[in-house]
Amino acid sequence: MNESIEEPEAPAPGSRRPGGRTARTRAAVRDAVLTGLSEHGYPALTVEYVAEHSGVHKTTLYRRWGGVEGMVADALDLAGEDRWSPPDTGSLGGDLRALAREVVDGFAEPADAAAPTAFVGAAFQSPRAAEALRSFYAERFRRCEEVVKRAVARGEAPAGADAGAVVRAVSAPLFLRLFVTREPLDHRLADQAADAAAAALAAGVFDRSPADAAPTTKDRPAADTAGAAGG
Amino acid sequence: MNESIEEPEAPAPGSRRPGGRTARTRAAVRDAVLTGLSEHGYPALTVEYVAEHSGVHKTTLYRRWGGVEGMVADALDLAGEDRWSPPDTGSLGGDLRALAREVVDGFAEPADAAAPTAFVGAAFQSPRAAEALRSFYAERFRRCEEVVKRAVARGEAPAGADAGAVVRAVSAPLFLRLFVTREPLDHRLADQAADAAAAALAAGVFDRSPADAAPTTKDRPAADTAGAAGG
DNA sequence: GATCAAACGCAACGCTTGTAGCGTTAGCCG
DNA sequence: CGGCTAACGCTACAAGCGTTGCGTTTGATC
Repeated sequence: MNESIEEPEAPAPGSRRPGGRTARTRAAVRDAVLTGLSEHGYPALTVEYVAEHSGVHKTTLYRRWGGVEGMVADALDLAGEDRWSPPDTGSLGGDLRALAREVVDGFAEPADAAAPTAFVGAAFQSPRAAEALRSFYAERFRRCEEVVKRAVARGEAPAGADAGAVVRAVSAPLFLRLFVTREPLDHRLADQAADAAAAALAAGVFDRSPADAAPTTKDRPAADTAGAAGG
Repeated sequence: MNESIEEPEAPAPGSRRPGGRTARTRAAVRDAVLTGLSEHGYPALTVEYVAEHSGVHKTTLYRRWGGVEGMVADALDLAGEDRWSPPDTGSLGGDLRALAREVVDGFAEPADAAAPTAFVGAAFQSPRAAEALRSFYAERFRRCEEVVKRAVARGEAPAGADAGAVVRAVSAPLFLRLFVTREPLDHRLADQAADAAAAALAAGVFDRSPADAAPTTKDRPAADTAGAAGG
């Protein structure tokens, strides 16, 4: 029947018709998805809702995106193509705190939190959305590593520090409360998360010096000699 | 036939008939839900699947649980009624590491990870499941605080430490990778998370001394004097 | 600007999901 | 042991979801 072998489902930016109606359709769908998520939440985001609010026919939505999860994943791909860059306050502590507060502020208003929350939730239902989310955060954390690299250049952090582990440590307690334990957030928790990561970094917990490939996962010489017993 | 009553269990919420068929029905549904989650995953867990595999009629499932999310939430409630208690290795560092490794091991096999992952995912779709998840982790972390309290009693940790923040800091990076960034886990990351929390605790980041109610969320005297600049 | 193929719109259909009415079963109690 | 009623099973149905076939529009190419 259809010999469209090249791409399984998602024409996306590599389509044979880069400009014109196809691009307009994609943008209209993306806007409708984000609007729907913000106003009604993910469970209420149905294909027919997007069809009605985007002016794109239901059939087209199923053909190009396969369903709601695909449209959410596509919107997530577009969201990752922004020009965001981490803050630069001049000090590691300030940068990490600003980073953490940016997360908290981004989820403060329910309307703002709906779309990002939906992205995370969609990943539980669709492998396509899961892959988009993984890719999004990999890029996002990669940009954040700049903060740690600057600190290393200033001598604020040890040279062998795992920058990715540091920035993940900062946001992890916030995401835990947002998506798992569902506890409220505030700036105090943001600062606490940033300070905790900074303290662990200073204590050498994030050093990947002895064995980068981590051959012995069972027991390390324990970096907590500088941590637990330090106080 | 099968009156394998393992334990009296809790009566169905709001039920006026604590024992008998109602309890059996609930147990059968719970088993079918867990089996379905482990074998086919959450997206494939439909009401009719549970009806077929539990022997309970579809109408009853909708009446008592309202849908899939309700059944998952109910299974989560039952899962929280176990007798789990945190490990006791004799030292704070050992306890936190054991705690972290327990999380990693619990999600190592896909079949074991399916149900807990589904619990988290269901919370994105149903307020009922979200509340059940919140309650589950509140109780779980409450038990974990014992680890920190023992450490305080031994003099390993400052007396004013926020035990809840510590145990959340331990598991947060692991849950981040499991549910958000979807990166692989290993024991090295578990130890790293435990050591980071221990280091931050030793540095005084988790002290809730000056103002417990956190009146000034904008700027604190900064506990990072011992953290970021401490090295 | 004529041609061709990709992408889209349209209407209709089958399937699954969720609900309602009603009869039946089973736990509880006198 | 016999009545009472909550809880469950059954059938049927309405609504929404996802798919299909075909005609139309649009953008690229010569």
